[in-house]
Amino acid sequence: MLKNPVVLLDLVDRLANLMRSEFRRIGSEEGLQPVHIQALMFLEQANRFSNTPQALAEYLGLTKGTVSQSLLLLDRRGLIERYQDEFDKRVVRLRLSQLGEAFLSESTPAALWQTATRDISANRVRFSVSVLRSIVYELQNYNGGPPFGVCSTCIYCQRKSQRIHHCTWFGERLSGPETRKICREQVPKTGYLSVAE
Amino acid sequence: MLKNPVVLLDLVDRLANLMRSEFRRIGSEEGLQPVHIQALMFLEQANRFSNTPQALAEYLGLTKGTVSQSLLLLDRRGLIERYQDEFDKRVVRLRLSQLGEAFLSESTPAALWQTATRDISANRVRFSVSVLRSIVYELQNYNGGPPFGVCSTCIYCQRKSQRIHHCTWFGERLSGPETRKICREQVPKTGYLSVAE
DNA sequence: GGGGTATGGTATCGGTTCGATACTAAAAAA
DNA sequence: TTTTTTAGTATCGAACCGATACCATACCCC
Repeated sequence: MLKNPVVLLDLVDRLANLMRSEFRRIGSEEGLQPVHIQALMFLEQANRFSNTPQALAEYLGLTKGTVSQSLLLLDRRGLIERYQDEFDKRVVRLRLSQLGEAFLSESTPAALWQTATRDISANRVRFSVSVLRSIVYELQNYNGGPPFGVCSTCIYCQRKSQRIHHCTWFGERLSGPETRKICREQVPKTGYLSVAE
Repeated sequence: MLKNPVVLLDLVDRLANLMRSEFRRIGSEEGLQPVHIQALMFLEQANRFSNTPQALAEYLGLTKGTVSQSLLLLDRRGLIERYQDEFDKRVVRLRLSQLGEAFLSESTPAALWQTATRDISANRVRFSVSVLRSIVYELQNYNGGPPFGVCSTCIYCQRKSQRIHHCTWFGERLSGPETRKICREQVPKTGYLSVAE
């Protein structure tokens, strides 16, 4: 038997290449590159602690200088908005503009992926997610970068009541929808790293 | 619950980005780009029906012109060898040179991945492989490109005896090791697309 | 056969990405 | 206050990458 972990790496690479082609196809209509699509998708999902150029750079595995250029382009096209952080004036906050949101909802970069996965049971998807998530966690352990996981599966995320959550890392209240976004400081609960087989 | 297929896409993208950074790190010592590492890894695994520039282009999701340039560079560096096909003189065959093999075995681009996955059980890896494989298969169905799977899991691969296999697509004999390589014409057996849960 | 078409590969061009470096401004530390 | 660290930007050059054009070989059809 071929060493399975390498096969898995191969599949991940290939899936990424296929989606990269898809993103290129989608972006070409607007003159956007695959990396721009990825950036927009990240901003769609990043929570309010993670919507900065630095976080995006770490997420994409690129240097901040490189990402800065891409953001400049997205800003010129009116797809994102940049504004200064309220407390730390060095920090730039990013969000999708109306145009950016409209672009994403019209071009739906994940549509092909949705189609390709529609016949896979929720259980199988969930299982694979847990496996890949643990690999991401390990990889970034050796890499030094932040893990970027969903807020609600984080050890710092505590449920206070039906609708109120609390992040003990940032010490701030979170709404329900917020806990479903991606956070750069996320540390996954062990239950989400090793799901029973 | 956040829509899980999209989470899966996110993880795949992120894993690919992490490995891309790793490939960049590894390649920088030799002045190679991530795409060159990917090409070398592909050539290490491609079987004798799939070791052409065209196949590599489809595998990477790039145009043949683009890939031709990368191959030129790898050839100049002495990492690969190019030779004419015996029967179809338009076709160029590719293989790793001794130097190329040495480079891969020394730099071991997959080492980090191996480390990150060492604590994941073979069963969980196998399960995830089957899920991702079916997504690749679906994606390329809509994309038109070849699927690129492992020969031994192909409907055209028939076992004749202990050591002899036969490909009913190309109509040629295959050795045991050959059936563990990657083929562009692979059509997965259904058993490898939907594994029981 | 022979002419048209399809296919695999290369060459060249220009636009874009990307890392490296240097720089500014703000925050944190000493 | 001075020094150091951190977030972000600007600039430059190398490389990727797609588009187009082109060549050689193979295939098809009359």
